[in-house]
Amino acid sequence: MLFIDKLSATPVYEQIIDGIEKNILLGIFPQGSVLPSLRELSVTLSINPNTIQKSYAELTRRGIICPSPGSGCYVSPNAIELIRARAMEKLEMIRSLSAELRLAGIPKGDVLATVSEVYAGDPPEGIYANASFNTKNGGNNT
Amino acid sequence: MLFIDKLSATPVYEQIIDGIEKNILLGIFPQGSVLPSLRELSVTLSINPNTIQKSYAELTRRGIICPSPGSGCYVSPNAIELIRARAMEKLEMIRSLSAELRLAGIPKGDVLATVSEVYAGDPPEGIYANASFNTKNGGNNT
Amino acid sequence: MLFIDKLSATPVYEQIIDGIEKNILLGIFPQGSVLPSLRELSVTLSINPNTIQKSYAELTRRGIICPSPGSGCYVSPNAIELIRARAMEKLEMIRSLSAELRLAGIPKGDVLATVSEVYAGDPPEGIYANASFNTKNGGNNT
Amino acid sequence: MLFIDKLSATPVYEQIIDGIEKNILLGIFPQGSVLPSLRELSVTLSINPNTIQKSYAELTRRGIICPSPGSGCYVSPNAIELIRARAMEKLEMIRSLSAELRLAGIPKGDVLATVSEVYAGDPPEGIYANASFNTKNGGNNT
DNA sequence: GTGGTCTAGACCACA
DNA sequence: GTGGTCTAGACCACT
Repeated sequence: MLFIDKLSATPVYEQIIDGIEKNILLGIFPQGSVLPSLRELSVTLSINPNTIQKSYAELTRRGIICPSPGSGCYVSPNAIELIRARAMEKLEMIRSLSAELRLAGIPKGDVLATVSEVYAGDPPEGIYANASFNTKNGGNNT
Repeated sequence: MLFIDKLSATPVYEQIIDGIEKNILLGIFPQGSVLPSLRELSVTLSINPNTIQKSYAELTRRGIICPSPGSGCYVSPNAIELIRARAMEKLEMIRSLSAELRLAGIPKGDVLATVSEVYAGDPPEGIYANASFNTKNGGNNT
Repeated sequence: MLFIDKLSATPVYEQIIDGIEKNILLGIFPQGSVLPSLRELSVTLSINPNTIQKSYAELTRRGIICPSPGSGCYVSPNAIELIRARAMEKLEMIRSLSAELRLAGIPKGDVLATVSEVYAGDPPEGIYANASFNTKNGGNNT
Repeated sequence: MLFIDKLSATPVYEQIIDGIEKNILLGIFPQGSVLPSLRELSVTLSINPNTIQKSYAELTRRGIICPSPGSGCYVSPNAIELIRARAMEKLEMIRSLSAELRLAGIPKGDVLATVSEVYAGDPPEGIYANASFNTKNGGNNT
């Protein structure tokens, strides 16, 4: 379910966070379900439990998961909502990147085309049936 | 000409690089012109000369400026072209951000609108008024 | 009889220990009487039986209660005496805390006043009204 | 200046925090001065730099020190005030401990005597000239 | 040289 | 078994 690239520039613990959020969005880890335990993930990904713990701690801080010591970590009931809220920050990053591209003379069409490409094709796991682009909730479950 | 936020998360030396590139694109530092000296910038921005030096070194590495020992640093004749080439990396960043936004269920329209806003100028509303393309790119050639 | 705050920083099993000791001191669980069974407490407080067991084990280790397999746990005849002996540790904690407060420049009077408040009852004001010593200590002997 | 007991139950990083705060209160690290660097302390105390870093991070969070990457960590101008503010929490700890002692039948006089002992004698480094106990700022500098 | 981050191993408290 | 903490080593970004 999670693919980690230990050689990547983005830290492992961040990849785990992203991966788990992605899985929650895809419904692989539905809201309310139990996440794999620290040690289980640690073995599966062959990563130090502490690194997993760091990821879980951050997800906890974001309110996306709620650990219950002794019984496991649960996906928060409003996890998807919270993840989506954070996504707005990424929109702002796109805004500032666009501003730089505009300044560099990259035509507007190039940027729009890039965005459209993403939304048009290559669905992450062939799950999406994106007939209409206005799907308010992409890979939402239930 | 340069605004540095020492408290920003992006390192100072990177802010300097970005700022100089922006000034070159805007024609404030035209190609072939001479840049402020290390000491001058150091005093103006009240930043450690070493930090300025690091920025200049990186710009030199990119071929955007050419230091001429004894007479200062000059903006390379093909600086804008080089900067524009690097801009493509930012397009890729937009691509991956878009993918995440799509996964989070952010509608395609929101992303396109954000990009269009930037290119239209900075109108807080009036989304998608991209009929005219008044790309105001400073020292643009080709 | 016992109030447990599962969200508290102090572990649940410790809250149980403290609570039981307090009840013994108050005479609610008199020396020689039988304590609630593991299962009973487990249900009443809706806490894992293992956790209750851990508390009982520690109280047994301290000699404060004596489990009688098959018929329950009894409050030791010298329970109060034992609890009082352990209380001296708390005096030492007060000593070290006082040392830190003194170093921080908190006046001696503030500390003495705080202690006196507690012993006087719980008067929110009227500090230092410790003329009379109505020590209301539950199951006190000697 | 700092004495660390690696075998103590209180974690090393916390001992460092306490030690530094104590030194600030004693005027050994005056407000505005530079603290020993991470590596310097690391060598002096033969403790992993990361552990020191954890202590410094917490002190930073409390606003007691302000790190300036590349030039060192400085004692905040209002460090003593902040430390003193936190000391009030310890007063509350004394309050609850006193309540337990009272319940256990420890006479009020014993507790008051303990507090008085601390304020009366054994000044940490023989610095205090505590003629009057109402010294609002115990080991305050300048 | 400075402070800060990432990953890790051993250990603990808890259910 | 669970999650969480403490200490540590290697490394990075910055001045």
